[in-house]
Amino acid sequence: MATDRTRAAILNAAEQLYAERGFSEVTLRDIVAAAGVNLAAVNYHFGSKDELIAELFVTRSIATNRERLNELKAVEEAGGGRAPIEAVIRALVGPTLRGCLGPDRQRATAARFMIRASIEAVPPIRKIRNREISHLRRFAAAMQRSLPDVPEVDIYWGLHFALALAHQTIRDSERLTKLSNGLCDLDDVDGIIARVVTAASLALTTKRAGAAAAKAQRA
Amino acid sequence: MATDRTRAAILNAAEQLYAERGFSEVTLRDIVAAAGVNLAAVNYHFGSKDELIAELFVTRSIATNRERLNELKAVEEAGGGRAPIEAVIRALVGPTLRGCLGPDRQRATAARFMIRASIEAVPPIRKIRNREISHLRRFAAAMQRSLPDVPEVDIYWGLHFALALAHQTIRDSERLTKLSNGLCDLDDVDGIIARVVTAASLALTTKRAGAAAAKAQRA
DNA sequence: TTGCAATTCAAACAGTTGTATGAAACTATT
DNA sequence: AATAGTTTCATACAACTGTTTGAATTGCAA
Repeated sequence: MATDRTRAAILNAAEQLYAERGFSEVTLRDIVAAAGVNLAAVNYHFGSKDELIAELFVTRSIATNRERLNELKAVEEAGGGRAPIEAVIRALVGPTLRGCLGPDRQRATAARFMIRASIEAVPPIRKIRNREISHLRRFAAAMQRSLPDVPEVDIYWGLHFALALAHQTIRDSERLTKLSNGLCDLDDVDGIIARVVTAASLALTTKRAGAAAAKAQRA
Repeated sequence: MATDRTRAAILNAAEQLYAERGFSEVTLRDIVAAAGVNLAAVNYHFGSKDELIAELFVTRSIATNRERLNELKAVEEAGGGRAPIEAVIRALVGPTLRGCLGPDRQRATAARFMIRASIEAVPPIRKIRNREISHLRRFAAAMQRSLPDVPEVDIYWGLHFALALAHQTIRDSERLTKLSNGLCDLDDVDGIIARVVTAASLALTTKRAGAAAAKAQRA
């Protein structure tokens, strides 16, 4: 059907443009020009610009979450219901990092679109994003299973830190390259994932010493 | 002079609105309404909307950098030219974290404006932001002095991670609160700084073990 | 007070945005 | 081949954007 071709062309063009420039910098006319369709097509097929963004976000959100949960399930089953904390964190940050920094262009567009969505918080997305909380809770639970002795509050901080490292690395990769004069290799995806996972795990497992140091610092 | 009062009112209103809603969501009419001045005042006093943003950014950028460097200088002098890595990192992330999460409302506005600026990368700011690279290099150098045995590339990653943790904690504080059901106390600024500093320092000082683990993970 | 510059103001400008319309083109069933 | 339903298209629309204009007002020096 010609209908689906137009829809798909719009979705592709919109996702790519949004991923590249951000939501506020892309107009409907940019999208339809890139997609090679008529201006009215967006409203005809999606109702409005916001609904287009929402559909894009929901689709990608589901895909990312499934990818993460599959990886989590795999490592937990391999460990008899309890995976090493490094594996849990890798399941959390791996898909996004691989997506954004890896060689697969289509995957990169999708992943970068999600990064934009988490940054710009445009109205149509803000309403839906609460769903992600419950998704993250499943990872918090898995992390707690990995580290039964770590207090719950530290689990949340660890989860937050892991996402922070992954996220910001994608967003600021350009600055890191400049700052380090190219010393930090942003193409070594596995190396980056390893760095993020290690740093986040360390913050969690060295927590007792860390908490003590924290108290000392406060004094 | 009445002139300066109008200028100041515009700057205040603009900074606050930008900090709250982001650049793309605030119009000149919003700003002049909040400032209680005429629409044409912005163009009269600043030339254009972009120049207003640029002036705001430059002013705040200078203030933040000075605050950081003062703290760095203090701890390095106290240690005879070489400060503990925790102190260096605290000088880097402390001012912004204290500014954004602390009780001082005016400071919070300023700090949050800078966060927005680092996120949205609107054209007038993008041109100026390169200056920050050289500022960060001074911290990289200080960190290298603190940890002479750590390879340069790891220093950059550590610096990047420290900023990532601080930054994202400010940006995503709402989600962290929701996710943890309020367990993570975002009002405990010193505690948060301690967590960020500890996590970033750990990633740097445990690097040799970390690098080994990273290689193992890749296999 | 008078005169001049600086500042404020209401109004309008040109450009862009998302959306709506109605005619045209197409598709598929009869 | 004729018709009904779907999809495309050029075009127009109203709302909003940053900016400009020229007259009114203000503040201050002579």
